Amino acid sequence: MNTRLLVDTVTRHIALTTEEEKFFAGCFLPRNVRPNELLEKPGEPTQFFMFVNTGALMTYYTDADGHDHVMQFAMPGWWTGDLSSIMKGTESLFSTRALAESEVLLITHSSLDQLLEKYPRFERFYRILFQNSLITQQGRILQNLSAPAEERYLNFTKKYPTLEQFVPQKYIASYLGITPEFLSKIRRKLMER
Amino acid sequence: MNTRLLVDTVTRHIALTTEEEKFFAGCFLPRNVRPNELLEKPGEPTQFFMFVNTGALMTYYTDADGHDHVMQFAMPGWWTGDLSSIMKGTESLFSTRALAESEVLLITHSSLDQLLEKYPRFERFYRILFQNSLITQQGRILQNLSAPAEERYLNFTKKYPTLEQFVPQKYIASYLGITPEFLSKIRRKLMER
DNA sequence: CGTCTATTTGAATGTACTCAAAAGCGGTGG
DNA sequence: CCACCGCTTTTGAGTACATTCAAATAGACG
Repeated sequence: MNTRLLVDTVTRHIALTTEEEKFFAGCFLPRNVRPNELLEKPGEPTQFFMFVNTGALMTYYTDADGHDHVMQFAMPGWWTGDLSSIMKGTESLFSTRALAESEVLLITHSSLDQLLEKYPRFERFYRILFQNSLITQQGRILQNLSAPAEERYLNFTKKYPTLEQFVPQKYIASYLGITPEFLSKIRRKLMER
Repeated sequence: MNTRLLVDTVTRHIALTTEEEKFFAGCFLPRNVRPNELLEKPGEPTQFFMFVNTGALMTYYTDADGHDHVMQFAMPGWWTGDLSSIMKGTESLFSTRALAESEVLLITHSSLDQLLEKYPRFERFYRILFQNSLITQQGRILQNLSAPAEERYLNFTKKYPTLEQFVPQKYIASYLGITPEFLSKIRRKLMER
């Protein structure tokens, strides 16, 4: 599988020697998945940190009542996975599902450890990656606290215009923290204007 | 000001030489604040990443209607600040306020840059710090999506038992995404059992 | 074309909010 | 030391935003 996008997202932040680049790319397992296929299930032992090369994924939590709650979507160039279980080796809380035919690159906890051990320069890359995710998530928390559903939906479509093509409405509703029925009503109201 | 706690939180994750330790501690500006004093205001140019040595802080967003929304509390050993504005040099969106008499250690964006430049080993520390924050925030988002207010409140008191002593209820309500009136009603209902 | 799932629609319900007023609490000054 | 002031918390009534449930419609896929 092509690792160009992967390497590019890294070299946007840190310079790499050919050797580092090779070793890095070698840490990943390529995997192709079909729409709806699961890359990760709750309770499974083997966890990966996942990089999307093509396609689209979503990572979600299934609660005691069987309702899904979308934590994250992932488009090409984005990372996803249950960070907590990857890093602590605990069982995954989340599922990760392909929303479309996708090419994904997987790295295990131990591969990541070895990479950071051998080439500590990657610490910087992951520091920046996590830092940016943190900023994004802060924005999401802020919206959940301060904005009503309609406004959250409008911001979502503005921030991620490409996602609506891949993602069924019910998952967008879930990401926004509302029911699919209510999202449908919000959309109708917006259309009528 | 004593930098023992600061250095300890770092050496829990990475080993430091005496020289690194000294340089690191030297990057920080000590500051004492009284209850209610603001360490950071929205729109201000100079941004710090803040480490709490003693006392307690909170970082919050004030929306267009003048309502505050608490992003984060910070107890001794914790970090806070508007990461986005610190790292990108943009104006702060948040305010940070002392909840009690506090000793705080401040590092500017440029100091942090210099530190990471000179001793890249600190990249690892901040990678782990941000990684853990990310995990914590994922948990918070999950709760906002899946749990009703009463459950969120119970989880909050279980997770941060010490915070209730420092933090007025209205700020806990704000952190949970509900009004102070409604939190009061939840508490009464819980007492009656 | 038929089946399965997603979306829409409407009615009834519930969770949480707004507004207003009373009660509690803490600090400060006389 | 107590009285007063300001702010937080409580309480209640009315309201709004969002949910649940059920049924109809629309879309996607084999």
